[in-house]
Amino acid sequence: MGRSPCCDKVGLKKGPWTPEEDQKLLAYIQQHGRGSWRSLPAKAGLQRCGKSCRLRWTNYLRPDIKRGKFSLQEEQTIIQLHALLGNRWSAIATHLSKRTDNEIKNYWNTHLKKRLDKMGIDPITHKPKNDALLSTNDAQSKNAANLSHMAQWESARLEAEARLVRESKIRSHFIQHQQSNPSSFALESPTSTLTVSENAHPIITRIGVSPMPMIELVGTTSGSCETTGIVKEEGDQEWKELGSSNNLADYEEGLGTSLSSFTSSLHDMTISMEGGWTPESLRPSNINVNSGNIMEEGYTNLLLNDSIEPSLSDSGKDSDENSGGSGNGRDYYEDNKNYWDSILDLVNSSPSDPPMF
DNA sequence: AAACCTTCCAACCGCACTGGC
DNA sequence: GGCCAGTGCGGTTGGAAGGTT
Repeated sequence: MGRSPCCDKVGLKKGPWTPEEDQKLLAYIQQHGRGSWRSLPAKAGLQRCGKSCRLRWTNYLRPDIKRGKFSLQEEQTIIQLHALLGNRWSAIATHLSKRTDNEIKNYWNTHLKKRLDKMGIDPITHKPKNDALLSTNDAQSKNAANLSHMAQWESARLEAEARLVRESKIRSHFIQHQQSNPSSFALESPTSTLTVSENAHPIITRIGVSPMPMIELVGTTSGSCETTGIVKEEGDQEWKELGSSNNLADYEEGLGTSLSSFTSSLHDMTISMEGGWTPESLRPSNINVNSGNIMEEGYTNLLLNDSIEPSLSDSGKDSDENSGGSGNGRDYYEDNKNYWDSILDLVNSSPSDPPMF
C-alpha cells in the first residue's frame, strides 16, 4: 500500500504565493508558532497543503533568512563543501549562515556548476575532464604516485561525514536537553536548530582567527555532551562564552554563521593536504587557519573569478576586491593562473577511477 | 516591436526517515 | 513488527524575467 498523500489536494491552491497568503502564514506562525503543518493551513485560513506552507516558511518567510547575492566567502564555502559532501544541500546549508538548502542548491545549479563546467572541471567529481586524454602510461604512473592523495581526500571526506553525524547527534541532544532545561537557549538557522546550555562547562578548543566569529562546539571529557559555545571575533582579546547574558545577543547572529565546527574541519583537511596527513594534524589546536592552501585560496578563488581577464583587472579595483587586496590586476591574474596550475596538479594527482568523491 | 531563446528560482513532487501507536 | 502521520531532503519543473535575433 502506498503512502497516503500529505493532504487532500482537491480545492487546494498551488503555485506562487500571494502577499496576502504570506501575511496570513506569517501572522499565524508569529502568534501561535508552527505546530503541526498539516493542521496549520486550516487554522491560518489558507487554501494550501501543509507541505506547501512548510516550504514557504522554510525557504522564504522565516525572518532569519538572508536573501540576495551570495558573497565570495559563501561561494567559496559552497564549492569546498560540495567537493566534500556532494549534493547534500541541507548539510551544506547548515554551515552557511541564513541560507536555505534550496537557495544553495539553486545557486549551485545555476551558477557554480556551470562555472566549473566551463572551466573543464567535472562538477560532480571536481576533477578535470581531460583525464581521458592522458596516455595509459601517464595515467598509471600518475595514479601510482598519488594514491596517498586519494587516501587523504577520502580521509577528509570521512572526517567531514563523521563530524556531520556528530553534530547531528549533538543537535538531537540539545533539543532534548532544552525541553528539560529552560535555562538553555535555542538558536535557529534556516535549516537547523541548535540549543546551547547556559550551565555547561566547556572544553575550550581554540581554532584560530577568522573574519567571521568562530565557534567550536565541544563535548566534555565524560562524553555526556554537556556543550556550550565559545566565540572570538577578530580583534577580540578574549574568547567569550555563549550563554552568558551579556554576550548572547551580540553573538547570536554570529552563531548563525558559525554554528558548526565544520568549517574548521575544512581547514583541517585543506591545510593538511599540503603537509601530510596525520591524525594529529586534524586536531583543531594544531590548525593555523591563516595558512595559505591550494584548495581554499586557489581552487575556489579561481572559480569565483574565472571571468576576470587581465585587461579588465589591470585597474586594480576589481582585483583588490577579489583577491583580498594584494597586487595589481595582472599579478592577480598570474596568481590565479598559478592557483589553477596548482589545483590541476593536485586534482590530477588523484586516480581517475574511481572518482575522487 | 515581436518572436524566440536563455536564465533563474520558487515551488512542487516523491522518496526516505523517524517516532508514536 | 507493521502501519501511519509528520517531516526532511534532493531532484525536477513551470513560468516569469531578461536577453537576443
